[in-house]
Order: sequence, then C-alpha cells, then structure tokens
Amino acid sequence: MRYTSGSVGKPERRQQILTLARDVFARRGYHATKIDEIVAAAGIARGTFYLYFEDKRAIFEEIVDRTIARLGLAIVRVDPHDASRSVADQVRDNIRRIVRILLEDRATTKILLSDALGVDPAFDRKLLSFYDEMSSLLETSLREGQELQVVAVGDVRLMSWLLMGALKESLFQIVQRGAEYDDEKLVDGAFDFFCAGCLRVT
Amino acid sequence: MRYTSGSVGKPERRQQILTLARDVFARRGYHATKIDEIVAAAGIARGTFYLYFEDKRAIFEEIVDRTIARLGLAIVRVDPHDASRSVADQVRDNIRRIVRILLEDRATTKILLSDALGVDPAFDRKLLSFYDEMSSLLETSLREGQELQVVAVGDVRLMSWLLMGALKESLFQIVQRGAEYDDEKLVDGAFDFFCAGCLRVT
DNA sequence: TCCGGGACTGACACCGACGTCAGTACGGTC
DNA sequence: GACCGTACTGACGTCGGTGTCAGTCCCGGA
Repeated sequence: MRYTSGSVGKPERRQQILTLARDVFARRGYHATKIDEIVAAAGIARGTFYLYFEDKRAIFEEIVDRTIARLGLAIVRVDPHDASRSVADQVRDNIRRIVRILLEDRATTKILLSDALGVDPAFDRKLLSFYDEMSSLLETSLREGQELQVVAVGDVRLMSWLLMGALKESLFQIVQRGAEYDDEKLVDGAFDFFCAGCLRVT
Repeated sequence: MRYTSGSVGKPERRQQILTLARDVFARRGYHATKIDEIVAAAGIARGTFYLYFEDKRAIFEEIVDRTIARLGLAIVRVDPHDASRSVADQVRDNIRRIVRILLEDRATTKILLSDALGVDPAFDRKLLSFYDEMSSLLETSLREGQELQVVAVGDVRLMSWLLMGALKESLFQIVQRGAEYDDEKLVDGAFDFFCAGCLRVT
C-alpha cells in the first residue's frame, strides 16, 4: 500500500500539516475543527499528526504565534524627533506594515481575529496581553504626541481602543468576506480617518 | 431532602437559570462552560436544566438574541431634514443608545463581543448578518451624508467598518477589564473621534 | 388519609473525539 | 537477501460531557 504521493522530509511534512491545518481552522473555526479533519486535509493518518504536534491547541498556537510575533516586530515606535521621517509618514508606515502582514496571509488573519479568543483561558490571556502591549505602546505614543500637539487632547486610552478597533474591524471584514481590497487604499482610508474622522457636522 | 431554598414559579426559575448562566458564560466563555457549571451556579439538578432549555446552544442564543434585538431597535436612521434635531445630535444619540444598552448589562456584552463568534456555523451566520445589516444601514446614511456634505468623501463601506470597529473595541475593552468608564465620556470621546480623528499631523 | 400530577433529581447509558501503540512499508547498509 | 531504522498507519481503548428517564418529593383536592 502506498502512503503519500511524494516522499517528503520531516520539516516539509511539518510545514505541510501546518499550512493545511491553517486552512481548515480558517474555514471551520477552532472549535468546530476536529483532528480528523486536519488529518484528512493533509492526507495523512491520525497517528502521523501526533508525531509532529502535541495536540490541536499546540498547532493552533503555532499558527497564531507566528503572525503575532511578526506583528510585534512590525509596529515600531514613532520618533517625533526623527528629521528624516515625518510623524505622519511614520504612522502611515506602521499602518502599512500591519495591513501588509495581515492581508498577506488572510487565512491566519481570519483565525487571529475571530477564533483566537475563546480557545483556552491561558491562550486568551496571552492574546489579550499582546493587545495590551500594543495598546500601551499606542497610549505612550499618543501621550507624547499630545505634548507635541500632534495628537488631539483627550483620553489616550480611549483613543488607542478606537484606533485599534477601527483597524481590526476593517481587516476582519475584508478577510471574513474574502473581499479583495487594495492594501494601499485601506492604509490611506484608515490614516485619513485617524487624522480627521469622517463626520463633518459643523 | 430539600430541593430549592425558595419555591419558585416556572417563569421565575427560567429567568433565574438564564441570569446565572449568563454570568457563567461571561466568566468562562461559551466553549469552556459545561452544563454542569450552569447547573451548579443555578443550584439546580442537571435534569431541571433540560426542562427549561433545549441545550447549551439554546440558552446561549436566548441570552444573546435579547441584546441583539434591543440594539437593532436602538439604532435609528439619521434624518438630515429633521428641523428639530441636528444631524450631530442624532448621531450622538445613536451612539449613546448603543453605549447605554451595552454597558448596562456588561456580562452579556462581554459574551456578545468575544464569545458569540465561533459558537456554531448557523449562529455565526446570524450574528454576521446582524452586523451586516447595521453596516449597510450605516453605509446608506454615510452616502446620504456625503451628498449633504456632512460626511467626508471616501469609501463609505470602509468608513462603516472603521466606525463600528472603533466603538466595538472600546466597549469590549471596557467590559473585558471590568473597568468603570463613564457612559457619557465614552459617547463624547467616540463622537469627537468620529468627527475629527485624533491625529493632528499637519 | 389517600391519590394525582407537577417540579425536580441524579445515576446512567451513550457518544464522539482523543491519543496511543502494535504493526506495516520502504529505503539504505552490509 | 537479511537486517535495521525511520516514517507512517489506523483500529482501539478511554474519557469527559451530554441528555434521559425512572424515581422522589410535595402540595392540593377529594
């Protein structure tokens, strides 16, 4: 009896399972995904899965962690004293990097923005603390910006929530509906919104 | 053997289970909540639960549906030709009604904003179509606003996502952390943000 | 006092998903 | 051709959680 179409090395097999599992998670959601489905999608036997991953939670965590790590690196502190790059450009670049990462691998983004909460108390904590970190970073930057008068007066904590939420929801909607949406158009739209809102009610 | 401390009528018992279950869901999340936990929290036996509710999904749906229905009613179309109420006031009132409903019952809000997605494919669809409805309503209003020059030019669909996301995330953060946050401060903060963003980068 | 029915109970049978492990296939080495 | 070692297989035992239902309790009417 033949096992797999092509004989593959261990790291390749691992990556293969990871990628296929990601697609299943994106399609079915974390809780609805059974090991059997991952295994079927990857064209391997049940036992093989456990040779490469501890359990469902472990493979899920690995998928999400990669993107979280990339995001963490992509967001860099705005330096208002950098002569070579305006604050506006730096902000825009941050938005662009986030958007690029998240629209590049839509399956993972969908997972991250809709299934990652509610997996497990420990995992929830990790995810929330990531958001906390991002939010704190934002708050600090906003406060600094207020002193330099490049950020409106007001509660910076609330602002950070509003900003994060606006971007998160847009990205979620785009990947959720599988809509094509031009990266740059989103970056510009979000940036403009952050600068001036959208209501002009005198 | 005594059964329950106080003898209660059927509708009261039902409501009691509903309320206690809501708290358990809020604390533990949908998937982590077992019928046994609801039953323990309500101080009733396993069998009793099934006298009142089909299953876990049914009681969860009932909890969430109530709030969704209230939200649906709370959001009213902005009428730019209403002489008695300015557009700004009407918008602000919509925000206020949403905020009031969601901060009034924080447990349910937490459930709605963090657990409700990923329960079940059918339930997901229902929830997403609710958001779709809200989003469409918003888009229409925004488009109308653009004609009247009270809304910035740009993609109204993106704007609706940005607006919804900003508000959702703020509310989520508030209930998630159990932070006290003044209703009116949030309404004002969100409204100001919608009108003018928060960046002032020339 | 006995009976009937409604509210409630909780032990139990069932089930679906999990993780394991004895076994199979196959490529290399002597 | 015999013998490993490695990658893989899938049937099977296990288990946590579910929903059920025969039985208990209690009250109100005859």
